[in-house]
Amino acid sequence: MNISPKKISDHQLEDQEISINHQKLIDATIETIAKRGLGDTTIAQVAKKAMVSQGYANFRFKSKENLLLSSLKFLSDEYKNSWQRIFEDNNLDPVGRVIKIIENDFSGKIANRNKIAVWVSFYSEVKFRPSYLSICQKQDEIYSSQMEKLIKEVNILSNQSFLTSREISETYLSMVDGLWQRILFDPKMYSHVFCKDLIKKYFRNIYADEKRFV
Amino acid sequence: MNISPKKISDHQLEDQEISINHQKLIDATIETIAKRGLGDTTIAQVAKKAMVSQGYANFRFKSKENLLLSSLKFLSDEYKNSWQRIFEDNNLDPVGRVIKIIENDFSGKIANRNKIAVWVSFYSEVKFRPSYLSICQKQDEIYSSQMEKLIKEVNILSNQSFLTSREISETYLSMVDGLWQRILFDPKMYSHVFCKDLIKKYFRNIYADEKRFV
DNA sequence: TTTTGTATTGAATAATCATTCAATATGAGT
DNA sequence: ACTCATATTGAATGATTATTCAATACAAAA
Repeated sequence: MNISPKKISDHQLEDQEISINHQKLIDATIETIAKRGLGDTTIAQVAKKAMVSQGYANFRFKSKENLLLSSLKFLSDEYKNSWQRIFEDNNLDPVGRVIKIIENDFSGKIANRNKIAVWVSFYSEVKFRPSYLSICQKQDEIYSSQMEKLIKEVNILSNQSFLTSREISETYLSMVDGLWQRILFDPKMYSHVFCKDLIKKYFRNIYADEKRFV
Repeated sequence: MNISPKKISDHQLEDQEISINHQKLIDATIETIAKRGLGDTTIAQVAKKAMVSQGYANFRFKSKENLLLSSLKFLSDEYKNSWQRIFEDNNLDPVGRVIKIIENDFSGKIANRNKIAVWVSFYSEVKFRPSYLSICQKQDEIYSSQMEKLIKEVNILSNQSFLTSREISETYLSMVDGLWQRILFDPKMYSHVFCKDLIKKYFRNIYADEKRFV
């Protein structure tokens, strides 16, 4: 039996698998939302940017709604992968992990103005589209609980007991959301360095002995 | 010369003055955005809710864009008035003022899910509509600088010098934005009490001697 | 009552856009 | 070379919606 590699054409891929065009359309959707806003994003523009016909974009995703949903899912997974890698990295101690988390949340890949514009566009529809809400919420719940567990470890190691791990992680998460939003308004003032330093200073204040929070 | 009060009909009002219909339309716009989202808000729906004809809504505000802008301006002014009253209240000492500010930011009038949904809708368009940006930004700049000055007073009174007033006020402002956004996702978990307590705990940690941060 | 200027209506218009689908291209298997 | 299944096109369709405007209601003044 010949097991040499065969060329696989698109039509042989299952629905769940990702074809070139599938990903091209998702990328184009994100770029279009970032450039023009969710309200002014049309299938025609996305298709043009992805260099496929308008009809094809609709055919491939069944509906515009579904294309948007898939794009949100993609963004959401991209973010999740980035922080999951940090939680799974066994070479890190708790404080080192917190620092990596902060750096990830304000890395160029995650916290750039285009991506934030897309996130906020979807956030703004969360109240009216349960499907958006469930994607955003499920991810956030896991992140929250992982974060709280991590802070609990740091609390124990540093004998910090005035603030609970829940309080510290909720403060962290709300600050991140707030700072992202502010990056959208004024990216110059809210530079990545500014945001990271602000958050590190917060931790430095709590864990006075821990010199790694710069 | 007769100076007895005259009935003033709408057409005698200047552009800048507010007629009944003007405000009815703005209220209806905010309600419609809160219920259906900015993208699904049509002049027809707003006009229906305000109980005027569709043509009139357009005539009165010249364009949909202008109606939306006026509604954002209204929300923005409402918020500004609420915190300006606190900054101008001479009966308050610095810590009392901070507490009032926190309570205002999470009062039912300001931090309810409908209003937040409207805010976030506009935020999400800020990158694409400079007119939205300038309304939001101008307001925020004043609030920021007032807040920083206030924190500086508290820092001095309490001999706190590790965190600068800028750092504390920026942390506060980003937490408020982040928590508002989270209220949108999960209003049960992020209750007003939860949000206020979280923020007060932040201040309590900084100003350990100040018993008023509950 | 009649006139006159403004307020308000609601139907018509024109533009935009998601969706459909018949037609065509592509490329693997025979 | 031919067949056949799938991929892709792009023009047509129908729905939605902001905007316009001629027609009407209204209310104050004469």
